[in-house]
Amino acid sequence: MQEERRLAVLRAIVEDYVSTEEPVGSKALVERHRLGVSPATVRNDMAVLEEEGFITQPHTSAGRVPTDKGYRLFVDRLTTVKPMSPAERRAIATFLDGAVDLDDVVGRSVRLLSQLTRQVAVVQYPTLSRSTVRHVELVALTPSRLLVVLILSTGRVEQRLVELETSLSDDELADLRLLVNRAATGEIIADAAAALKGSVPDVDGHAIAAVVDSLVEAMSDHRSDERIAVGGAANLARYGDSFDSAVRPLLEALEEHVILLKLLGEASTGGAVTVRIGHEGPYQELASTSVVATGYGPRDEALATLGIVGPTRMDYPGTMAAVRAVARYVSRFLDEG
Amino acid sequence: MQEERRLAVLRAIVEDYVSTEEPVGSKALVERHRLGVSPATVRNDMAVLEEEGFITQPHTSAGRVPTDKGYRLFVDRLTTVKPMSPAERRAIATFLDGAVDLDDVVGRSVRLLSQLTRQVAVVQYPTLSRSTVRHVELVALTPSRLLVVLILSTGRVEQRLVELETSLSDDELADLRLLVNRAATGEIIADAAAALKGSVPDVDGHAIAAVVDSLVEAMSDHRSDERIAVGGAANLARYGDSFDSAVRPLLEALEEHVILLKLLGEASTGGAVTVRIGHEGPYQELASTSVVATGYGPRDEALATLGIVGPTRMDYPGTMAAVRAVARYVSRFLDEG
DNA sequence: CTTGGCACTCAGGACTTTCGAGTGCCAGAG
DNA sequence: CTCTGGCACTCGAAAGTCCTGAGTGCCAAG
Repeated sequence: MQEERRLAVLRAIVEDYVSTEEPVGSKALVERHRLGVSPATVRNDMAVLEEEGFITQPHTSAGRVPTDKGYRLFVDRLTTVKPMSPAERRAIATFLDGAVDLDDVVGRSVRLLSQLTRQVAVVQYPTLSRSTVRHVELVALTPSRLLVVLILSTGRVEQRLVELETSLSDDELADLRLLVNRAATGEIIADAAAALKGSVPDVDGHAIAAVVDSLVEAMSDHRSDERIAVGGAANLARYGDSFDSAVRPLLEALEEHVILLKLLGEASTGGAVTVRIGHEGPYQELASTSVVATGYGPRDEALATLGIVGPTRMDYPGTMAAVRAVARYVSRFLDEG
Repeated sequence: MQEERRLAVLRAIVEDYVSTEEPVGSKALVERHRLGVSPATVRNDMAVLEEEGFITQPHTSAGRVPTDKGYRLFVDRLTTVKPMSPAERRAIATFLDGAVDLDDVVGRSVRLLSQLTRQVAVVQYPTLSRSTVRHVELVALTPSRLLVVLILSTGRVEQRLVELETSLSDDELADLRLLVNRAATGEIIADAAAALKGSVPDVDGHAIAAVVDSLVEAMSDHRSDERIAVGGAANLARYGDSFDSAVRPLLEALEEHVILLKLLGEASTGGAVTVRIGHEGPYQELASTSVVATGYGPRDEALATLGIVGPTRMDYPGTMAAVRAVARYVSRFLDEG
């Protein structure tokens, strides 16, 4: 039961520290949270919590600050997800409602998320790998130049230009178009790529091979998988202190989309919101930042990931709620499109 | 002739201030630049320069710092564009050589530019307005859903989804495809839009009107005009001092692409590199930042603009040279594509 | 287990002092 | 008229000093 109070103390410390941005002492704590005990008692609890590594003091004679481990406990056990207010729900809905295409959805999501959380928002474009082929179109720009257009179920359109060694007649082109569509349409792109490769031997001619190659390349091209939208970088300005140590590496990471993808990728399990805190994970430079992310996609398939990056000292319950809410709305939106 | 020396002094002040980041005094000046006169003389010159508003002292008993007006004079009259080193030229060429499509060119340019200048680079995607229509493709996804694909001379591909009230047969579709291509192909998009509208009355049917509308919309849609790539934001971390006053508004501006476009837009005249210094222009928030930009495009048509944004205290000759060089290489690259 | 009391610690703010780079001005030399 | 050396003066930045108060740990008593 003292155990229980100790956790209450930890929760209070996290909450106060997040809102005041200053180390919190025993006296201030009992004043702001009706804990029903005296400062001295709280001090004893604090000593234990410090012993166990959940909090620490910046220096003797200062208040306590949560450690990464403390935040972790807080997130795992002391957090009740606070529901979004009706106003916020409406804001999310109307914000996304006007979206006209996939790019627009992603763009709006990233802005929405950064405004709701006042953090840097990151939204991964829906991944190709799980999406299916809706249609393949071949357009002869000149007799020897072919534009290959790949239209996917997510609404994404990939195009490739193919230079042919031999030219194709309109009839041949129509045949080819029919062939590739028959092989690929409706398939998940991985399967479609395999099916296309399998159908090549049936027909001869370099032209066809070139077209198939470019299609397969477009399907497996990871560049499109890696597309990411970032927004709300201006929120970094609120960091104020600890500038070089925190903001610089973060700015660099934001441009290195590969790193961002890895950060988000850790989170893609299940429908739950994942939180990476501080030093957790391989990037020491980002030791003072946390990532809150979750997967999203139509029919709850996690096609992609979205989330935010911010200082370890952040409002986890609120942020997690916002991330989850946005992911749900975007998923629902993708369901309809 | 003293006039001449005074300008030499101004140049020396600018150069020293840019490299040392500290107010420069008379003594340090004569030591670092063989001016052939004594500190006292330089002091007299400085007094005059200050009188005329080219330099200022942060406080009594400190060295001098160039004003915006001083930088302006420096850029306009005291700068000899220093040519890029062969190594740099090679770096630019190889950096751009691997580009596979338009997006890639823009992405590489923005990275290249930010690395060369160590500033925040901004590259506008080639504008639609001057480009011509290469091909229009109509793809029937279902009998009543049509994908309209617009392929432009710049390599950009715009697509729109059109819901038809009535369904079209394959023959009708082929006719329509022929019709719109005949009207639009090869035209500048503004003309193409007009031509399309003109050809509508000839044919009846809501379907056709819908297709034409979506094409015209795609052509005149400014969203595509406004596309911009930003890179090198991590260089903002070098600002160090004057953080809230300078970096925050800049970060905000970087997300507000509209503002960026206006900033770049001022610069789009002719083939020369344009420089906007500090307070010049309407944005007071960006009073301590400068913009160095120039137009680029195939055959020296300025289809779009690229440049950098940085502190007023920057190496203007070097930056201008880099911007010009990148613009040239990108232009040449677009010529070939 | 909790609480009030108490001595102790120490970062941060306010204040003072010192130091030196840089200035303006003047009188004299070219 | 221009340049130069000399000189007194100014004032911000850095370093040193002092002081305050929030916060602590410990202890003895309830």
